[in-house]
Amino acid sequence: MTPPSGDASSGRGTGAYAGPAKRATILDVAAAAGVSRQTVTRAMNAMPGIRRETRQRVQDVARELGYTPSRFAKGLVQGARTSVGLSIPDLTNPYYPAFASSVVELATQRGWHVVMDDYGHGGATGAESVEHLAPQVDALIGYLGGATDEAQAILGRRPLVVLDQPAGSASGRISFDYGHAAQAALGHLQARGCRHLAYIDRADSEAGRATVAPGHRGERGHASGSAQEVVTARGQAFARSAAAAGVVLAVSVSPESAADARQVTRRLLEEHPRTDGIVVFNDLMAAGALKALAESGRAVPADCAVIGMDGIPLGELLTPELTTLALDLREVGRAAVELLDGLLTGSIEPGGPGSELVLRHRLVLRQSA
Amino acid sequence: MTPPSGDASSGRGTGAYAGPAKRATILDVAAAAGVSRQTVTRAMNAMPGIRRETRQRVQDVARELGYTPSRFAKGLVQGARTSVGLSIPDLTNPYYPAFASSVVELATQRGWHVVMDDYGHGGATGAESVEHLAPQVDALIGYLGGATDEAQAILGRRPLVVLDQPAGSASGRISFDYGHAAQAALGHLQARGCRHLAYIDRADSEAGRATVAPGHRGERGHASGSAQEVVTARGQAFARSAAAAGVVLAVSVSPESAADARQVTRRLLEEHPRTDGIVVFNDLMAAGALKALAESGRAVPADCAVIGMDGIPLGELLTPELTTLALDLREVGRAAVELLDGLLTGSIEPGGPGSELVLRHRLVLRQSA
DNA sequence: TGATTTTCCGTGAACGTTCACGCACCTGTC
DNA sequence: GACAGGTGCGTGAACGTTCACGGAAAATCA
Repeated sequence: MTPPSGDASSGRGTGAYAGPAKRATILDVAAAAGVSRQTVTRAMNAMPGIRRETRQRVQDVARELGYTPSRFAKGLVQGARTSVGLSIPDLTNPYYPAFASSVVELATQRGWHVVMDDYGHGGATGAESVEHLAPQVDALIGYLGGATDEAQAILGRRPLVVLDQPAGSASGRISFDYGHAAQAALGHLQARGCRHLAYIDRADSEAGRATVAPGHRGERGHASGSAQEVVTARGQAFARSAAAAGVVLAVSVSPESAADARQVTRRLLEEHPRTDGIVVFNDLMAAGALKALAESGRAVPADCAVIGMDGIPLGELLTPELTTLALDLREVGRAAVELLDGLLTGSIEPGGPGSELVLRHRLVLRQSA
Repeated sequence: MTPPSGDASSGRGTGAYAGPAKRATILDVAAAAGVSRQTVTRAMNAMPGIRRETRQRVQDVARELGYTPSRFAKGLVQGARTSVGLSIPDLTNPYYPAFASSVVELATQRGWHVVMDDYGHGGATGAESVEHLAPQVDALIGYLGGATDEAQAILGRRPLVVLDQPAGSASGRISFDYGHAAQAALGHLQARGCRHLAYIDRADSEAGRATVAPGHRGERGHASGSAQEVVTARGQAFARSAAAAGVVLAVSVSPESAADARQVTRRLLEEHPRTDGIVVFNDLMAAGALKALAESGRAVPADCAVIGMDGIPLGELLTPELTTLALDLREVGRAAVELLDGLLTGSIEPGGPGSELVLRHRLVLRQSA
């Protein structure tokens, strides 16, 4: 009968937080209410077999003591509510929030909890993120940037769904058909009459690095950035697709930000002044490219057409509005959650049929091309 | 000595997820390795007092059996690692990701876990979000849209930090000095020579509704939207500030999206063709306003200046680049986490001094005003 | 050799909750 | 007045892990 924290009169009536005093347990409540554990359980969980007034009294005492059932004890005895980790490199990049939002929504619908990590800002890697999340979750969805195998090793038998990664040991995988995307974009530009094409790739980051087979560097064009080769899966697809179509493609490389892409585009236009069609790694970088084009006095799309990639909402707000290879990001989230659901329920075999999904970009024509 | 799942030879070598079979416990591992519980614990947690080869053998067996320590049992005996809930109405709105990213980063630095909920898309309310998160977390940070008291009641004594909400029973609160923001924006427009000002408010949502004292509807100007009154705290501040400065302010109301704001701005310009300075509820809506101004053939800022609010990265990518009342969203996240930290450690008293923080917007001059 | 430390490992207890029972009491029914 | 069937509540056991011990064997030292 010893309330664990200060006396009740010190509170401010409503249940304001009373500091990190020792937590009240179900036994404290039981003692204070003059009942047993089980009755407290019945009162707190809306179970039958308890008199109305007893329930009320117990609830009052519980509130008074600031009692909150231990999620650990509860989980231990009841079996886990599934909680999934969501590992994302940078929420600040507008690509990810739409995806994350979709995952959270659909996970919540299934009664799951989502433990989120945004690992890019602290300079951490995907593997470190998984390491941080692993002890807390039953499964994981993530853009891990090349750490697939390490991540699956950390998770052991727990399902892992990776996005935009080459094949690996992950239980499930969602990837994108960049060949299709490249053909659609380059084809559209050619049909428009563009003859001097360029592609601006994202600079080396962990993501996609594993896709570059050693010794095979892609058919690269002219690197105007810092003379780096094409490193991303997207870049490779564009290089291949251009080569197959007999098109010359100037390739530049930029870190992932609009400001960087702006600079790189500026240099690209100096070195290749006749460029009349540009595809950019993603919409954010495309926004930077548009800026550079405007600065150089070029009209878009009249002098130079621009196609972005991913289809984030930002594109519609730019001037001119951005033509883009759009991905329905909510759909990507849905695919990831449903795949994970299948893996959790056992209806999909890890690494087996149905555990790999390939999604396609859709060319959305707006003003810029 | 009975492995809980299928025989080991059925696995594919590397630890691929083997389906939702009954989980292996520490005892299974101990039996299979021929040691005791405690030795398994020592092996798994890098504790001293175990022979190198024993550790290795136990770890191998653990991997073989797909053993993952129960976070519930662990949490129960070790005392909780704190996990905080993060409740956000809409990750799709570019305002929130930057904030969320900052919260996740700083929480992770402290060894906390972040359980995220994005409650807007399912049509849920802030209170429902808290209800969903509550059993899983030790504290909560959130943009709850008016459900402050209900949320604190659900959480009991656990700390709650609410953002952009009027005073309530929350343990901690972070709010914004909209009076200051309004003066800065209107002052700047006046100094620029703008004489016919307008403010585009966000339409009624739960957020901020509680700030409208019954009977006091703010000195509203001309509502060109659907004749609604000013409902947000921001709107009230602008109305008050305009009245104090003797400025006429046309007020329109729009749902929160760039497309909606575009339509509303179009109507505003029809009804008030001489408008030469507009402040918009947030940057996203301001992007829509810019679109409408361009459509109407007006030059920005020459014919009409525009000021947005919040300072999301989008603003820099628009044409013209958006002048805005910027908030450092990472700073907001930092404030929230530090406040929560203080509440958790007890160095800040809930509702006491230091539990309420007021942040100010800073006028960032770019091209649009 | 015997005493002392060190290394390695095992056993009881505890964390806080729910589940499966079982017991006591009340309300009818024949 | 005994029996059946509820209603309301309490007690042992179990969930899976770590902590605090304690003990045996091995290593070290006098």
